[in-house]
Amino acid sequence: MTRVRIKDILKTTPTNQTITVKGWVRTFRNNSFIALNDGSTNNNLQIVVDFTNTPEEILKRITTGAAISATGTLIASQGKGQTVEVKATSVEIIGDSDAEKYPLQPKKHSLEFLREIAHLRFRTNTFGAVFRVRNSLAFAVHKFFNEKGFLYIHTPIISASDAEGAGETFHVTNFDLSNIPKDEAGAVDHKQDFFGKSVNLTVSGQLEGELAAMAFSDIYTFGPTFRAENSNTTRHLAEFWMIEPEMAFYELKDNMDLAEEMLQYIIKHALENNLEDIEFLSQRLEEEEKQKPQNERSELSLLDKLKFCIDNKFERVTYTQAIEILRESNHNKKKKFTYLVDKWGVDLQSEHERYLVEKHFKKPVILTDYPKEIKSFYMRQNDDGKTVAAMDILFPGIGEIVGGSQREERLDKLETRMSEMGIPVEELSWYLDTRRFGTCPHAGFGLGFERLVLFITGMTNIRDVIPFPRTPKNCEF
RNA sequence: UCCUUCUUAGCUCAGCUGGUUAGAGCACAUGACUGUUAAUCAUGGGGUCCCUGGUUCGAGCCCAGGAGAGGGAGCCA
Repeated sequence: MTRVRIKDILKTTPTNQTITVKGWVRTFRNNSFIALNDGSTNNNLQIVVDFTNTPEEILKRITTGAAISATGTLIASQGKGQTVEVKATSVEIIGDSDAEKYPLQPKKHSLEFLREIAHLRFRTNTFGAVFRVRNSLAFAVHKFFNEKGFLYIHTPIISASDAEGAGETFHVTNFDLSNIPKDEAGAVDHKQDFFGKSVNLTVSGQLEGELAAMAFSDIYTFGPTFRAENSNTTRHLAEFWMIEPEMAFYELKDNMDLAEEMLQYIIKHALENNLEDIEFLSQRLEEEEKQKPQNERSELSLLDKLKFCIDNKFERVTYTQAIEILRESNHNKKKKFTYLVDKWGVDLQSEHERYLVEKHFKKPVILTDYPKEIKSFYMRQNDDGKTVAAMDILFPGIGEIVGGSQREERLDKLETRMSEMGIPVEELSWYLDTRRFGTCPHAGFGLGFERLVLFITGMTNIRDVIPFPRTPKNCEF
């Protein structure tokens, strides 16, 4: 008999039909009641075993974590807490689980502990919900762009350029590391390496994405990205997934509109398709917040926060306006910021972003038109000569979730800016070709997928929204 | 990388002013019970007190160094 998914069974009207289910035991109570989970939903299916007619050896092997197959009739549950249950006629142990050694106990575990057993944490309610939501979000990203007629481009993972200057790169080499070829000057001789030059894991697919956009008009990438930064925070990973759309004939406003529409689309998709899991996560977060002092608790539940995001426009303010708001804030006047906001041109600190998003506007904020000095070379220079057409989207609790800009399409302006910032023009001649041949206004942005998953699941550490997080000094599994 | 907190049973944590045999709850095992919902009750087993060195009659506790983890900052997505 074929296996039926528990998610489907729970929606089925019981008519004494015979079914077979397979999954992993969550708990076994009273020698009678198995809570069975197969990962299709957080809800367990209750299997009722008649222990008087079941061999003792089988009963002993129904332990937390064991894989079992159960066949029986689907009936309306006699107990509270579930509507249907399976009255088992046979239970087969597929894979034993020594209860004494199995690390997951039928009790609450800390996220830190579960992180150490990331290979098993999929089997918990929290991570089950998180990774089902993550899957759904990834699908929603593709669905959104596909519906908009965007082309999905696979930009390279191994790249010769880190020209964006987005961060430290991981080197990729085929050298015998205990015997690295050197040239006459004593430097590493990359000519002898696999690619004949120094290459690295990609830090962004943007530059390659721009090339494709200059032919297909609207494209996006969605792939892994690598940064060798020694960042130890709850929102940085050495390996993370990034969504990077790039659109020809888009200006900054079009770019913002698209980003906002996309974020709202994805959140809506999650609420429509993963409500059960999000409700669970929302409740989980509320429980957790009860531990905190009153003034640190968030005013809205996760569910309300997500609904709020799709029902309200994001606030759009320029960097200059933001500086004014911060400078005039009581927070600044009472010197509550570690870094006081005094003059135009300073980069905004996390505390400033948090203040704008969480205290002042209390909703997602799009900050635009930053001073050119604190932004990348490829961003389009505004007519004021001081700012560039950049936009960052800031989310409550997360900070920067999207970073984007209108790109500088004017060759002379781009080259001047590159030499000012010490970017080697020759190495990027392929990039500059797009400005030489049929250049046009275009724009794009990067969205850190894990930060989006963080926001939508209400988790607080980015290491808990990717199956196997890679962070400094940590590459397990 | 910097600042800061932490590391005691499988997990979450107590452990007094440095004092003799290191505790609790949960988990686990055994038994009882048998329509339970993190079942309940009884009994039991379980410890490299993160590591190395030092101070002391005596260190889980004090000191030094190291490792790992959490939180914050910077860098960013």
